[in-house]
Amino acid sequence: MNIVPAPRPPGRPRSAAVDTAIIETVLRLLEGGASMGELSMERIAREAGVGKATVYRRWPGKEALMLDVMRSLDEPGPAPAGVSLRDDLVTVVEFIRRRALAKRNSAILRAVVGHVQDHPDLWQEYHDTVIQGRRETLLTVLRQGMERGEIRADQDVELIADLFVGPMLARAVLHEWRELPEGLTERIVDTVLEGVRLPG
Amino acid sequence: MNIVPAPRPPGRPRSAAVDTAIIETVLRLLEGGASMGELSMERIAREAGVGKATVYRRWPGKEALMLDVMRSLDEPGPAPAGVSLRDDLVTVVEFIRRRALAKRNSAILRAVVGHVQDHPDLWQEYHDTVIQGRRETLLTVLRQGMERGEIRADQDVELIADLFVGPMLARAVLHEWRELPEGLTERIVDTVLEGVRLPG
DNA sequence: CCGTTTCGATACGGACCCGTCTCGTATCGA
DNA sequence: TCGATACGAGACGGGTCCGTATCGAAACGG
Repeated sequence: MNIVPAPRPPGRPRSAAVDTAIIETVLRLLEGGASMGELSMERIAREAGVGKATVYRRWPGKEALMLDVMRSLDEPGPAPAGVSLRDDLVTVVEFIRRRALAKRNSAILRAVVGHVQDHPDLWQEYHDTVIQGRRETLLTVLRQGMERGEIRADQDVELIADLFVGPMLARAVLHEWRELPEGLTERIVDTVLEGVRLPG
Repeated sequence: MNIVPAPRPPGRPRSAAVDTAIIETVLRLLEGGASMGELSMERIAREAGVGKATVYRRWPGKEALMLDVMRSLDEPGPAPAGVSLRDDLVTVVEFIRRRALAKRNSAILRAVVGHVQDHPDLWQEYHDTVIQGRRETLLTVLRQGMERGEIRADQDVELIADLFVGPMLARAVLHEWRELPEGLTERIVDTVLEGVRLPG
């Protein structure tokens, strides 16, 4: 099996604190309203109180650094209890609301969305790291509901998923100044479940 | 009343063709995947085949130029027939779908969304020019439906509006690679109207 | 024809950034 | 103690961009 015992290389080891300091600085700058294009490696190093070479020693360029910034956002998603469909949906959508409320996350979402075109793999990483897992959870919840006959199965599950997350995302991305008040999640979930039409 | 007969100023008049050529160039570049931060006045002038001074003679800076680019997108919104609530909703949402399909519009939406933080008035202009009118139309349709007792009035009309536009926007902005197929509008409208829950 | 302004082109100084490299110092294993 | 590497700081050449200024040519009114 050629097990390599991970021989510590000679010399002074790299400081893990520096890694996190750099990534944290990028997050702070994005949070403060900077767009990705405005972040220069030079400025990142300066604001992190770090030599430029120290940054380039770790990442070959801005794109690679940003990928690690994305990865640092990974966070365990919610685990729906699986008891009530309605409660599971609330759990998932409420998670989105809380994430969007964190300035950090929505700032980065906007930063990434604004650069989808130029850096496709950046979006891919964000998608895989931040979005995909949650969406899978939601799809699972919906499929369970379909199998139990609690929700209609005559529509694409992806479409139904968008019905639940779309409103919250639209508010977060498009009307970011608008509030995402407590209780919004429940209102969205219940209204989508019950429908808007009156049985008149 | 001191009516000034708009005396033509002396000298060579400005070419209107140059105005549109510059704005069109910006749109073309955005459409081609450039983000706002990557558009330099220098590059815009170069690609438009125009002297830099010619650009600065018209706009004091990039922000002002972008504002006029936004304004050039103004387009009469749909006029719902007012006969059927369902058809009116389809009209409004379908208009969003068609706009999002036009690469030009969604590229600019992303470009603007990505720079909300740094240029708030840019977003304001986009909001007023492109979004506001359509949303008013939608809110009017919904209020009509409420008065007629066709849809529930126990929820905020703004929330209900987001239920209809959110899914389409989420697809356009977040999953821009995903298709917005013909018929998607009707499926969204009908499903939101009827609800997702089965009357089991 | 003449004064005025716009046109494309381009030069200018100043600013920032890129990625590499070199300092002197610090921190590790041997 | 010694070799190796990382550290902050910053110099370096080469690039782009900013906003202004200056060309000669062109397009207008008088």
